[in-house]
Amino acid sequence: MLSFNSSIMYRIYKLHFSSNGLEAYAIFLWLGPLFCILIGLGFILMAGGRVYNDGCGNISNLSVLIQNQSGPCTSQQPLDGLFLSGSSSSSFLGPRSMVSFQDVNGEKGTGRSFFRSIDHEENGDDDFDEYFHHPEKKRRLGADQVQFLEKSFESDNKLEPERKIQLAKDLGLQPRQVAIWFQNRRARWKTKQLEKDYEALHASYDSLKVDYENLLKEKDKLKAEVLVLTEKLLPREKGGGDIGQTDTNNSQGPLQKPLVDSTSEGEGSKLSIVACKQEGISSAKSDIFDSESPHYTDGVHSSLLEPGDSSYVFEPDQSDLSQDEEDSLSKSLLPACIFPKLEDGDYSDPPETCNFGFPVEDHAFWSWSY
DNA sequence: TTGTGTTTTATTGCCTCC
DNA sequence: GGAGGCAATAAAACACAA
Repeated sequence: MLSFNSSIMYRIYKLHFSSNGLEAYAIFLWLGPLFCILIGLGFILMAGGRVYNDGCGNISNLSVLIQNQSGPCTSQQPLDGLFLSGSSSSSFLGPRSMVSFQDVNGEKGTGRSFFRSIDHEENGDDDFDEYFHHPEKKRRLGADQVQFLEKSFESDNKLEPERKIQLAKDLGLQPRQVAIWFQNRRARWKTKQLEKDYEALHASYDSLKVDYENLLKEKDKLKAEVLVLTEKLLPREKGGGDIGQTDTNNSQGPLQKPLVDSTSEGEGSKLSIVACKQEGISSAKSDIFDSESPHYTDGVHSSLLEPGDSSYVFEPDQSDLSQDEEDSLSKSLLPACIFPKLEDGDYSDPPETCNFGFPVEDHAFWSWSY
């Protein structure tokens, strides 16, 4: 489509239209079919023909002719007649309002555009230029008009036909201009909304990321504790039943204290692991470690990584420990007595004897809850 | 003054709804 | 099928640094 680039057109116009009408006519042809249809046809019929018929290559004669013909009106009016019928309304200015509604508000542009720069020149070339270019002008709405539209948009961003007509009347715009403004305004609003949503999501992501990193650190810390405890428990299992003496010699810290205590209590609590086996609840292991269960309850994970949680359904972190590590942990930490299950299917409180020698008081860490 | 980036106005083509 | 909305885009208007 023909692009009405102002600088190029101005150069061409200055170059050719200041010489003679023939070259001007050639330029008309060069400008292509759209120009011929929209501008050239009407222009030549109404005014341009006089120039050429009179043999007046000077375009200023054209405006003089039109002004003389049209009386004391502005030079815009003939084109109004071309592009608009019945534009006599005081507020609705038709094409004129479209191309120069800033004049309505008495505003004057501060830009340095080609059209503005020559609007107030007084030579004949620019008189022609007004006819030549005004339909192509695109001027911005005045501040008052924008403010009015903004308020209307705030009340409702959809535009009913009646409201559109009313706004157009009030603002001296074409209804289509109002519709376009609302359409573009909705697009801008949507863009802003997307930006806000993105920022909110980004903030949420950052927050979750911090939480996740903290959880990772916590997990590593707990994992290290598990390894330390595992290393302490392994020789105990290998050493047989004399756990109490071993712990008495090697234990340090609060977890080992109950072992010492249990040792001192005598036979009943000395060999808690063996006691578990004797209770005949080893079958519970197969119930708990059901490979088909989506949320298997790993005694190691649940009790160590979820301290104090009495209602866990722990999601196994497959990537955390390798299968070998988990197996070794299960074997070392989970003797046959873990997770006893009653006949009726209800889980009972963990037997105090099934605590690897740790007392019930350590539930905060060894949480045998179901 | 000029080049360049941004904003605003307007068009086009497609889609949906009545 | 016409009206209206929307996304993509063009182009004019504008702001601003060099």
